[in-house]
Amino acid sequence: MKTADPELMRAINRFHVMDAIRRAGPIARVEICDLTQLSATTVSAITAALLEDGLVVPRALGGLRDPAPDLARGRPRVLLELNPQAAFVVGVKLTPDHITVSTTDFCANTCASLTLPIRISRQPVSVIADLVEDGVQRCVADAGIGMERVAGLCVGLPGRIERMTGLCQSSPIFGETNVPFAAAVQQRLGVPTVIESDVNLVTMAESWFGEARGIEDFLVVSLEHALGLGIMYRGELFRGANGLAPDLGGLLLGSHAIRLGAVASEAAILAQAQAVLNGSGHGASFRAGRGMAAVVAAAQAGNPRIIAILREAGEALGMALANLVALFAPRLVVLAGEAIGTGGVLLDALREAVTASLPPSHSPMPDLAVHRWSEDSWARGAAALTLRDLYGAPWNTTGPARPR
Amino acid sequence: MKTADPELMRAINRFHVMDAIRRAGPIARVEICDLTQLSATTVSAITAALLEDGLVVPRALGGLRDPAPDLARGRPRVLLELNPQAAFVVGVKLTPDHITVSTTDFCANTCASLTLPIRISRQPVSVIADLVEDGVQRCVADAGIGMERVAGLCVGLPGRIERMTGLCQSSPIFGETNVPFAAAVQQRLGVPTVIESDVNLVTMAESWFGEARGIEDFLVVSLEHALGLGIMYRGELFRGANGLAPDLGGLLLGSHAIRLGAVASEAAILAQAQAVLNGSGHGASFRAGRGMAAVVAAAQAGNPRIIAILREAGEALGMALANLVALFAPRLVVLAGEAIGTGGVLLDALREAVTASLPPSHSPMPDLAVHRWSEDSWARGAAALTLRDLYGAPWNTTGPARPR
DNA sequence: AGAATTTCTTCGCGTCACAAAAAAAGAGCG
DNA sequence: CGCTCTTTTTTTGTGACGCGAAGAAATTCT
Repeated sequence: MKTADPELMRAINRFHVMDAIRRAGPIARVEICDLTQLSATTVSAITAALLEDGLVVPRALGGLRDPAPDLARGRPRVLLELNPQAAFVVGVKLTPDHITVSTTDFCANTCASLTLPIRISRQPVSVIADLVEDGVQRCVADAGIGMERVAGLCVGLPGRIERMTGLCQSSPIFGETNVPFAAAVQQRLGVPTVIESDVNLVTMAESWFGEARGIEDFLVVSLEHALGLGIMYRGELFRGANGLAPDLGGLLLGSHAIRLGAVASEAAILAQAQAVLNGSGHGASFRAGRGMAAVVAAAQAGNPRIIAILREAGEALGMALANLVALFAPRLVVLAGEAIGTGGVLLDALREAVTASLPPSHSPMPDLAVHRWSEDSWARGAAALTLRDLYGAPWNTTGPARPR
Repeated sequence: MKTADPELMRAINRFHVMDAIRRAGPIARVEICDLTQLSATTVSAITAALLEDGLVVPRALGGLRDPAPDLARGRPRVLLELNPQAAFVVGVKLTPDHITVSTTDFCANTCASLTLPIRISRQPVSVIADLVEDGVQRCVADAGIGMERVAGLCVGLPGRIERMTGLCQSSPIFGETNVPFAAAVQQRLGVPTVIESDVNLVTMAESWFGEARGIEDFLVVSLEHALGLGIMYRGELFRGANGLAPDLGGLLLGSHAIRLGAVASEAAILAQAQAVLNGSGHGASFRAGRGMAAVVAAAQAGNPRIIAILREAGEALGMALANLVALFAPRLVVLAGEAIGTGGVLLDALREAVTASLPPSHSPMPDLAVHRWSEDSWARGAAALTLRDLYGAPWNTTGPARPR
């Protein structure tokens, strides 16, 4: 915690006002007072400043006059909302086989988005950075704005990402380690760039737009190519003391020194399933990157060995999740991934394992929500993260390890 | 985060000043400026208020004049320190077979302390509360003060403790569940009372006085009667969203649905060891509660089955710890407990397991410190927790689940 | 004794939040 | 159409705070 001065005071309160406006859509000053517990005077002053800066606009008063019985009298409220044009941010998501880019406005509405289905893994870093540069240039142009209006850029990718330094310690995307990817992109595009663990992006997206809206503590588990875990703890993204996002795949399962990623990641499931399905005509699917669909289909068809594989993965995942739930006591766990999204064996096994594995005293059991994310929900998460910094949350700037 | 007003501003800065004085012992105002980055004016004003309230006293200037070459000139510094007499707090620790009570002054120095070797487990709650009342009365009298000078009381006990509500959801100490123990004690003694998980007490003690002084992120593992885990995360005690301290014993080990507490707690070790050592003349030790000493002795004597038991416990603990280290990335792990404190097999196995189980990319490996706690370090932790609230850390009052 | 030096306090200013009062912008009604 | 009534928003005045600059205090050095 920093020392306090009037400036910090104002920053805190301005953030609260911004946050209230963002969350409560078009909103009158009076309601902001209610929401933030600030006095009318203060709200008036802060909103005046925000209006002046163009971050907020009064909603066109056309045809409101909400005839709620006792609200129709008196001076009409002026509804305020974020000015979508105030700034634009770009979110980029890298996976081993494609790049998704999305440009959003200040309200985190998608203006333009594109996907490049390019197998980038193990390409040289400079090539990947070039591809990102091109994608962003194009996507920004598609959005009909110029690069100079882009206030920030956030790249999400799997692996160990040091947000603070912009270093990618390791990632399935890069052959090398300790890649200063944020710097590489920033240099190319001249836009403030941040890199972030991909799951944190979607965690933020869930928090702002998804199932977890308004929930302060929840977990997100993604069973994508790799296993991902995002933790929202007291309204903040949880990072270890080193500023790194948690790594679900690296967790140990038992006394056998097996890591969860070796059992329950999509890669692990596919590897096992491939052995089973070999020669049964699914080879093409696997090669085309649709292996998971084939696996799910085989399970639905009743293939017992595939079912066993999925069940084992679900159990392992459920067990690990139970430990995390016991630690963090989230109100909600959001799950996604092809093998989960379609329901079925894996999800059932997971549910059972979590239920059975939670310490009996643990209550209440968190909700388990399955949420299929569209490609651009990642990008919206990136937007959210960037916007959050633009608003300037004064205490922890989504913060990693604090300096001092 | 609350909304900010001048009052909060002052509270924050006053806390910083108090904290600086506490940490840096007798300290001059100028140094407080350096430490807190506050202006001389502000420090002067705040310290003046603290002096007026009697929370801080100027150190008797007798015989200082630290002749550091360039410090000997000019107006001499007035060193300030916490006024030990400003308040007193009482810490109580309950274990299944004894009660420890300790009275400390405002500097967290122990004034008096006593231990009642009474087997209290499964006694009715009212009896235990009575015993605590008597112990506190006596201990406060021993300290030479009156009850009215006691500003707070903190009871530490194992189990699931809801600090916020003062409810003890479950504990090996009580037969019942959901015991409103804080209220019971407070009613008897008329002193603001808080209950807390015992490990959190010692975690706080480590943070203020022990190995972990000045470290913002560390873990504490206690292998006492039960397994305990305390987590300091970014300078705050980590609690799940429900406000409960983490529970190491409840963590699952592997796909076998075995909980760590069933393998690596002192109770589990003793149970297994008893079967091995049965009839070898250790019966008396076990009955006298010195079982662990006997086990350690047997291991040192080379008993292979005992060694195997300890090794297994150490490995299991190490594995679980590795997961926690991967999550929280602490700089330090403090271990204690009879079986650990004496070094030997268990500790070796634990060390190896942690080292081997950490994801290879995890760096740096945290220090593993073994720290044998005296009985009253628990009580000092209780004092620290209470004092922290007295100082009034304004943002998170050691805080559990936030209202809203 | 006076100069130099370092520490601490006082003074004046700008910023902030806030309560009270005033102004604004309609709706209802005769 | 003018008047009152109601609710929202802005303006005004007050008190608290932190801060830089200047001043007062308490020493040592010369």
